[in-house]
Amino acid sequence: MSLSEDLKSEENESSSELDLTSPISRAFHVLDVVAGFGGPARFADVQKASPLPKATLSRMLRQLEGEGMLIFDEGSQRYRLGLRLIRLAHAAWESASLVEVARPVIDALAERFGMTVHLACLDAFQVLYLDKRVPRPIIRMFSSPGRIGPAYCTGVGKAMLAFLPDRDREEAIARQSFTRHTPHTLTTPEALRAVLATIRERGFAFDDEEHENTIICVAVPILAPGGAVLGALSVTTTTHVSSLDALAAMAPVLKGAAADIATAARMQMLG
Amino acid sequence: MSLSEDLKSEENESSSELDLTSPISRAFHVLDVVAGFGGPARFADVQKASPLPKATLSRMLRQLEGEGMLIFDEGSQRYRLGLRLIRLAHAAWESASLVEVARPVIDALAERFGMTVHLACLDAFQVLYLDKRVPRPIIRMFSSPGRIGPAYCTGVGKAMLAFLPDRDREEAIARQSFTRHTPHTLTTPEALRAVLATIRERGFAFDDEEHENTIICVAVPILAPGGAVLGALSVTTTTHVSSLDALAAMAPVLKGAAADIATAARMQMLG
DNA sequence: ACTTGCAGTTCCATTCAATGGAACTTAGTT
DNA sequence: AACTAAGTTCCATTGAATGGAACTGCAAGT
Repeated sequence: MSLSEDLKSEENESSSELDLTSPISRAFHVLDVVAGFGGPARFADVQKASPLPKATLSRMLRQLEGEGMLIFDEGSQRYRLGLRLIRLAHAAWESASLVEVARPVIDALAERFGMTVHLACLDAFQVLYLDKRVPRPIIRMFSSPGRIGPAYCTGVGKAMLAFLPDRDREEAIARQSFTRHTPHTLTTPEALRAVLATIRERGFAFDDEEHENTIICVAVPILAPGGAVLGALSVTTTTHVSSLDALAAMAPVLKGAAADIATAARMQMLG
Repeated sequence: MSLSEDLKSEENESSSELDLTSPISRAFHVLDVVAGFGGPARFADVQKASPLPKATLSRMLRQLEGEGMLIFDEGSQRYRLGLRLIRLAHAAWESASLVEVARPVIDALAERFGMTVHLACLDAFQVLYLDKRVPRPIIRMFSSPGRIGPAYCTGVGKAMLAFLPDRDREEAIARQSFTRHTPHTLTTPEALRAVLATIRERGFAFDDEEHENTIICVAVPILAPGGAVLGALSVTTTTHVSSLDALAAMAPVLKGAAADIATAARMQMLG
């Protein structure tokens, strides 16, 4: 814990009067404020931390929400950073010049010494950590987060589609590309609709080599108490080491895990 | 490889005529284009992928660079996503509601089944992966990347400061907060300057419990052939399991690793 | 050496998006 | 019911952003 959690940003913002003339500066400033707040921020929180007038902030926040850079949670009346930012994030991190080339070196060091390895660079006279390797497997990571994938031919995608409200589900189906990736890929809306019905009954989804040969997975949706689709969870393996039957046997555990996450998410909303 | 690398975004952009009226929409659009390009993009690359007129793009790109959202590499005359985005990224990911609460559940599942576990949500009718756990330790991660830390009391920070050009170094020193974190923290510019001189001679830096008690590390700068500071690399441990002497013994290996990274980075620039 | 073409920047008059003070709505409080 | 706080909408004003065109710099072709 201490080894990995000791990196909180502590030093003050370089503060010196930001410009905030152009709308673009203002937009990023607002994002910084929301990000800096740590958790979901109310309008007033943002206002307190920003010199911008109320009217301007109000419009800016809603515009940023429209852009997908912020998410406004109706329930808690709070803004948090949006998914579009995570996508950009991923791309930024991937293209951070050192990250890519340093990866194998960092792996080797971590293994050789059995200790935590950091890669950093300087940004505005502070240390910006770019990568980290710890010897034990613990850990969240960022190789997938930020990536996007097709919904119609992945386990998590189908698990979520299946439990969408009818209206949304049809719109989502209409937006799928139905590109064939493997012989098993579902390539028509009808086929997908049928599979989704099965998933809805069964409560979990498979990916039976639909996206990539030999890759199979079982996935469950994470559903809010009201039934809203929060996300999905999957366990992936290959046909070489396991089978759909074996994966199906895991489904109950996965469902329990999804329920746990939904509960925890609910707690977080209230807390 | 196939299990972790199968997530390239393949489906086309939802394409449908973006608005691009407000400057803010345009700004994010440009970021998306640069991000979508994969690697560093030249002006012409961006122009080809965007309906915006040359003049507008030119200004926009430079403004985004000024904001720190893009980095313009003089050498290759290319734009890539900036470090500010990585900072925001980190905050966005941390605050993605599911990530936090799902973490322990994902850990447990990965361990229990010994298989890859994914957490995803739906974004614009596609799957957006939020987290992933693989049973084996491999892996890049994103718990530190994006975090910022003080330069004057971390190994990587001091390693980089030490090798900055005099002018930059003095400015950087002037910008440090010199907040005391532990009894060992350097709290004056003079003390730091002295230590940096030692580091410059010796070629590597220690963090001798200066940021957090019992945490020690050894760090080396990553220097470009011309001497420019590209970044830094560190190995961290605790006083309970190791010592500065033991860390010092690793310095030559670290230096070699840093040199490898610098070389690889150089290759990448040319290629 | 001269020319042509391409890549990118600067100019500047025009315009429309952004602005912000104030009025207004909504929700919560005494 | 009156009051306070939180947030949104209004609208006349303004200046930031715009983009066509002219300009610069560079590299390849003749």
